[in-house]
Amino acid sequence: MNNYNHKQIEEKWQQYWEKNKSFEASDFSDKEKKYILVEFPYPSGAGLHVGHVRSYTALDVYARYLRLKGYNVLYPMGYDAFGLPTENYAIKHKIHPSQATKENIKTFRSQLQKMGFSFDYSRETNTTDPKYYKWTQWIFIQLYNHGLAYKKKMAINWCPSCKTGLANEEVVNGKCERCKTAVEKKEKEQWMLKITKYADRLINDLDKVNYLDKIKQQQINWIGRSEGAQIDFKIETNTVSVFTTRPDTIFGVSYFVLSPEHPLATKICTKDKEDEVKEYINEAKHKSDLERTELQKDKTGVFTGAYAINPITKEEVPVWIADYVLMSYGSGAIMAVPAHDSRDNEFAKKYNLDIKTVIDEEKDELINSDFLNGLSVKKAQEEIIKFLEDKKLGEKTVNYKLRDWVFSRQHYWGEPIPIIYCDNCGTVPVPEEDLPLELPKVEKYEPTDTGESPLADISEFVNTTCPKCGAKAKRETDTMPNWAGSSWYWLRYIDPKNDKVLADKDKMKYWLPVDLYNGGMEHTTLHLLYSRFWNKFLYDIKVVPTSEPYQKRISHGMILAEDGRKMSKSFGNTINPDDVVNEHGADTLRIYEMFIGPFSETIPWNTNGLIGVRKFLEKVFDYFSVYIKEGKQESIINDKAEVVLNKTIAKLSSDIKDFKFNTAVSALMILFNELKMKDKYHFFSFVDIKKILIIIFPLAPHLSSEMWEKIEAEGRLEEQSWPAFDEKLLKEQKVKIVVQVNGKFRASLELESGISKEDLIKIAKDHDNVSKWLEDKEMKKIIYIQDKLINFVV
RNA sequence: GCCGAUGUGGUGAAACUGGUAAACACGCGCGACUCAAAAUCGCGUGCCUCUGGCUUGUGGGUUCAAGUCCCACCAUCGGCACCA
Repeated sequence: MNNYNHKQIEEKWQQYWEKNKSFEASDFSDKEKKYILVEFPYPSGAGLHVGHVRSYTALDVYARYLRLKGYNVLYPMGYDAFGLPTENYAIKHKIHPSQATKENIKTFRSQLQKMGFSFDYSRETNTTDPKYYKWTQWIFIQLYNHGLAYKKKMAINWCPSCKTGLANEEVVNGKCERCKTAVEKKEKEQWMLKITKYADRLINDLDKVNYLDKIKQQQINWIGRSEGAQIDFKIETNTVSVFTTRPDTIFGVSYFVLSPEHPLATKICTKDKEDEVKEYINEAKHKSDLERTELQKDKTGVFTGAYAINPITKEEVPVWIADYVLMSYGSGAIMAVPAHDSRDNEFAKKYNLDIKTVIDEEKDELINSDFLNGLSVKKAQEEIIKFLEDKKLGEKTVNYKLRDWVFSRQHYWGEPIPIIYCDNCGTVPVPEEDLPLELPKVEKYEPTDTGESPLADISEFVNTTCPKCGAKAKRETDTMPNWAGSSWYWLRYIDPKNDKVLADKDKMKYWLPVDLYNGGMEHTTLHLLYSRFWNKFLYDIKVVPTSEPYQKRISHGMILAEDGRKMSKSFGNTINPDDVVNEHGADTLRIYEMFIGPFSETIPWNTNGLIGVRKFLEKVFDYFSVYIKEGKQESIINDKAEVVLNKTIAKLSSDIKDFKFNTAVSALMILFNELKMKDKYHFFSFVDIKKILIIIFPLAPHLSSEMWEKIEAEGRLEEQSWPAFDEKLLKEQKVKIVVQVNGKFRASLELESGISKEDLIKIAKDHDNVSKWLEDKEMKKIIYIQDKLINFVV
């Protein structure tokens, strides 16, 4: 018997929920609020991926569970739609990016609805909607007004294939994060955001939030805070600062290094070395980051002929130029201590430079260091910093690996940066009343080879008047990176239609912070860090009520293809959720992806497993069909089954709360194995039958809703309360007690629970397979655990 | 090199504060139904020299008892990396 028509059932309930607005969140409800957030998708032409389905289902199960538990739940969805793939797609197919975006969003929305996700669709946002990006631009202007957005000419990471600048976070192993092309350096004026100003708070405030440890650790590593000292060296008349974490080793300095990009590099070299130095600098310039890291094993450098004076010893040490010293970290210059730094050591050996030992590693004690001799490393650091500060030769400082965020992109499909350049007034932000500054609708939006934004070619856009003095002026033509829109989107869901402010203050007070946020690990040092930064800024200017946006952050594992590789069009191993929904149903796909394994693990797809889940749902369908036909009048109550139901409710409650969906599903399977054993059905009272449907609802909302209607239960399933379980009924009357002799399993006894130790010992000793092992042995000890185990030690 | 994680059947995996390792599911085998196949249902399924013994990456340790705790090592994955 298999009349389980998933198509009919699922369409019916999806329409029902939509018509009844079943999952719209209400602002300021008396119920306690929960804000459940999952990263919104980039609406690419490829459509929804089974990976999306995994995390959206997990949070959907959780959101539905919380609603049944009586919470006012906000579970919204939107689209992060600016970015290169759409632009490239549009160029290739000769349709406008906004048109492509519109179509893609339409596809996504219908795919999401077919999964039965309980999003509040009335709050849908789209980062490319001018009503939305008006506020993205508004935030940029606030950043500018507070000195956190600035323009700087600098060597940036340039992707020659995407034809745009990249942030440091977007460069992976010297390659473009998106297209894997080797990144080049390019001198360009760029808008920068001063995220470094928030470095300490971005680390420290991690204490206030409940993120997975590995996420916290990765962010801390990325920010890369290190404490040390800045020390001033003199090279002839110039003063050059170095940063070091080991100021205690100052007596071991035997040479000095400038980065090839250091402004003094060409100035200080002696005449006879000039050609050699210039050539080296030129070579270094043409090495990409990728080449530099690949060649890192073999260090190169060139002697400048100049000498630097150690401010403590007054000793002269040779100044070298070497590209193992980076201009972008510290001051672009180092004091080299080859005895106690492996990189300096390697370099010194190659070029025959002095190596002076100043620490006795065995004793952790300073040697050959004048007034520091005999001190521990830690003590010596304190002493030397005090000394430097007294003599004004240096000071204690902190350095970060984190760099400011390169915020300009030379592309069409992004938020225009709302800035005007006026000859009289300089840089002027677009006035708030003129926002949004809309992207001009144009025919040509291909990126240029010159490194200019395509907007620079559009004279109607570029030429404008200064909002301050009215003179002729020009607009900024760069656009924002694709990370901009997602850096504040969770705020907009709270009040998506507000045109006065980005979101109403009272509403934000009610909903924030986000209680649970799920997203990919790949966003740990990108989106997650950027959005924390923006939130902190908005908090500082009193726009948002909390200093951290997300209370809890978790992460899902990837779904690989059946062959264990990543799903990819080029391998031809992708699974399209639409096909699965058509063939097996949304409830099947939902439960399958929950059952597949632990939520945070990477797991390959397995079509056989999917079929197993479908069979389970058919079993559920059969059970209720038979119940409706036969079981309804006389309910057969089975004691053991009653215990099983209570256990199942308890197990599901804790498993859903802990995101252990795989065992939650298995608990439901065990329940139905009890309910339908060997073709015999065990039916419960009507009250208990309803409880079963309520606990299935979060995982299989369509099927359970259909059955709820078929058994003629009153009210709407989605408005029921999650059933309580009876603690007393969790324990079975009969328990299995393990009998061990010397820790080895010898027998298993089925006895009344709560049996006394004495009675148990008597029964256990009588057991054939136990007495056999106890014969002629002296009893040393008896270990007894109530209702579980008895161990005779002989 | 540094930081983090993970190692359990043929497969995905389960095991709460140490207490019968392998729940649940897939796969496989046998059987029932059928002329037959599929579907469905039932039974079985860690390994071995099988009244017993062995088994959670390897080797030690703590304990009456270790997948779980401690020490050392190996392997795989993820992140960072000439960051001074």
